[in-house]
Amino acid sequence: MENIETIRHSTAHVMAHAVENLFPDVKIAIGPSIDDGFYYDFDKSTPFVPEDLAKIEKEMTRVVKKNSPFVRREVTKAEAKEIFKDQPYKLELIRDLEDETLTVYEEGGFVDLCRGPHVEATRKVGAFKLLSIAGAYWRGDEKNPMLQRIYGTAWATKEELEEHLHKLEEAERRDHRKLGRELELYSIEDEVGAGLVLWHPKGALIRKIIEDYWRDAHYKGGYDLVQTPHIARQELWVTSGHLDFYSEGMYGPMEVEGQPYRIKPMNCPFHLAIYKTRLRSYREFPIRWAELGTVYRFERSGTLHGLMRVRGFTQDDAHIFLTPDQLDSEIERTLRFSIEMLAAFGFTEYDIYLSTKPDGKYVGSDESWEQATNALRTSLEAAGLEYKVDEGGGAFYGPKIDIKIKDAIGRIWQCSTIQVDFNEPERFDITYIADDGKAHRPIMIHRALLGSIERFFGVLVEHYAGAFPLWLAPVQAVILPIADRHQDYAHSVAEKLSAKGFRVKVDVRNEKTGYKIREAQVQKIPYMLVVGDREVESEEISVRSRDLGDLGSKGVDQFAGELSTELGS
RNA sequence: GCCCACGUAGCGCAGGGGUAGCGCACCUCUUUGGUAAAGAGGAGGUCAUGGGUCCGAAUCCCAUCGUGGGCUCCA
Repeated sequence: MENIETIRHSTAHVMAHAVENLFPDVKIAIGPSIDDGFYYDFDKSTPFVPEDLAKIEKEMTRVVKKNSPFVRREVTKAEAKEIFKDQPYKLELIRDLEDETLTVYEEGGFVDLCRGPHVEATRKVGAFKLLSIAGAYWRGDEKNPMLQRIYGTAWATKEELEEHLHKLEEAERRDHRKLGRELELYSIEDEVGAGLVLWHPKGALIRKIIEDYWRDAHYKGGYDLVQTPHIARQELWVTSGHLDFYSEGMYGPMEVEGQPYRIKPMNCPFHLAIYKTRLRSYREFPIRWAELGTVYRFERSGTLHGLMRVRGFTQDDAHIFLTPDQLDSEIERTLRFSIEMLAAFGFTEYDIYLSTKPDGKYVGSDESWEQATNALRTSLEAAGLEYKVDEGGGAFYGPKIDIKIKDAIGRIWQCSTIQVDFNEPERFDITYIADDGKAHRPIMIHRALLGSIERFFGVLVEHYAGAFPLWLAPVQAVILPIADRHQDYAHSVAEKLSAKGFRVKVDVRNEKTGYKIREAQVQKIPYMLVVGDREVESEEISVRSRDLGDLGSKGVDQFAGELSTELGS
């Protein structure tokens, strides 16, 4: 069995071959294998149109059927330049390669500069499908020309391809933008502005539940809650340095009584301002200040995406001030808290990254970087968490740990981040009095567990496909009277359940039960309680579960008890 | 921001140089129906916005705004 990456990369060659056959004027750039498939970048005078994909696929099938062998050849740089004399992108690659001997692969007359390996012959490529046409900068640099990229997916067998395509459909079904509209959770409107979220009643209710849980967990977890304004004098951002290194992410100044003010893109300067309101002692450390802080960042229009990337969002932020010797235990504590919080929302699989000192510009001494990085590393190990190291991936102000969660269909989302900051304590010149009676500089940690409420909410919607667990469901049960004469009883059931703290609604519309049930299922309401003559008579309710169907009839108190059990309360 | 595509009723979509249609949703009436869609009728759109071409623009052109797939960037 061929290696899947080899198959995908070979399929990329076959595609480029097919494209060249169909469009002789194209210049070819690069075509690697990627997760689930491959792509190839082309420079073509006119854009590809969607119908081209089918044509190219057909031509690819023809290339495959010829079963031409992939032939590897070693050539000198000079020979390579001759072979690719009409391919400017290949020439650029050749120029930049350091080796004197290069390899090319040839298949049925199509030659590509390539390290290989490849499948034996074209028939050995597996099942493939072209998916989309997109723009991509040559070598990923926005100063370079924009090429046209064709994405495809490729698998060893037809069954795997089908399975993958099915997964793509499933992802589409779960899309939080589609579900957000269907379930009336939120919307983003032209007349309000791109990347600015309107939370509708049900979405806002879920958000409140998330936030309440978060605040309680933080308060119990040793944090104090703070709250800070949305704008501040521009001076504050000069002090923090954001105006220097983050100005492209900030909205322009607004004038208030002759003073320039800015909308906040971060919460930290405010927390530092609170810190500075009085002298701090090591005895009160670690100080943990948490805030659901709404920030506004200028994100380029092309990067906006539903709730995942917006211009106004609420960070579940906190800043921790501590002494150097508290670093290890505090990071470990924060990590555990983070994992716990994610688990509470149903996420138990994650990828963890430790990002170390960047190569270029950075602040802080090498010793503090080393100490902090070691603290992050030992905490990860103490907590028994596996992690990968992103060498040089840290911010200029300090190393960090990122946690990316895996959702129900295996997709990865960046959520938690724990960052050490050597920059801002310095800039704000904050100190604490240690046991030696002298002023020392504290260490500061920024951390967000969910990342942003907006993104996390979007991930939650997709993770649960809109069918939120009982504790998060905006409506936990809907009562469905069969005929008008059952409405009084329906309302009495609703009152009983509401009094016990459950979120219930009565569907009094003049519709048949089947219709109401369908609608409740579509709205993904966990429980439907049907009441008709039988239930009025027996003083019970007929319970239907969103997931399990008809559960038969029972008393209201019994049902309430079962709900409480399910909620774990 | 960049490349390509798209923007028609609340939603999903047809149509396409001679001032608009379908399904669902909505409203009214009939119906009071037992676990995923009862029946009939009605209302609703200056075809994203602003310019231009044309006797005439929703349709063609330009710009702007927005959306989608990507690139770059990132919570």
